[in-house]
Amino acid sequence: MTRPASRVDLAALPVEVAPTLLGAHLETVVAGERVVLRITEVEAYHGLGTGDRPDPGSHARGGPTARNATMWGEPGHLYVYLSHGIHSCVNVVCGPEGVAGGVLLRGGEVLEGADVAERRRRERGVVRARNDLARGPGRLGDAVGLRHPVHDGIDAVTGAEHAGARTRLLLPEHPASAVSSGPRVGVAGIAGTTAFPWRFWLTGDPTVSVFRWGRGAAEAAARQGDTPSMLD
DNA sequence: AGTAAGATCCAC
DNA sequence: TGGATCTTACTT
Repeated sequence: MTRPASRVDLAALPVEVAPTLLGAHLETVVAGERVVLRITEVEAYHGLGTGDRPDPGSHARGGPTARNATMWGEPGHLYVYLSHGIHSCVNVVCGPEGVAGGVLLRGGEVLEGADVAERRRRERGVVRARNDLARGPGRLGDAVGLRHPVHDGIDAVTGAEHAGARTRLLLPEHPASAVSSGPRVGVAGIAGTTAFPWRFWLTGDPTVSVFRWGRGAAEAAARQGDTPSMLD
């Protein structure tokens, strides 16, 4: 059971909102093709002046820029950015307007439109097991059909049409009961260690991506005494 | 103007 | 472990 997300639901700090998105549904209609994704893995990102500590792993760490403008806007819009020149990754913008924040969608289960999601994946990469269709932020972006830069800023609260697409975020009636947390994936330095345990996932879910250290993060983790058991 | 580093994925 | 592929942000 789900209910439509409101701005108020998403106006809190990203690190607080992130676990509440586990089990939520993201419905996308792109070029008339509908996909419903059940979200199983997310990461919180803050920004300059967000919360009680700066987030050195965030695109908004240095303040507003043309790229991260969506992160500073109204909660409930989607920040879609290009990763490594190849992948379009999707965040739900969180926190009040004027404060940067987002929750990166890293993994999910395709509930409806699996044929559409599979075709999109085949056009851009390799189709593997059904559980891998939206496993990892790049594949998830492919599966739901949202692309950088055209879909950046689309509103998932009102579902308003934007560049030929509509999106809607539906929250679970009850928060997920079995949630795990740990360091964010692929984030450089201290920001990718347990100093920022801002990755959340549904414990044991098969659509959750595999953990990898970011550049210099393993060394930073060792310096502060992180152990392998902290990674899941 | 030049360059290095990506919130990744895939093949070797 | 390295290549693809291109944008952004930072340096000269």
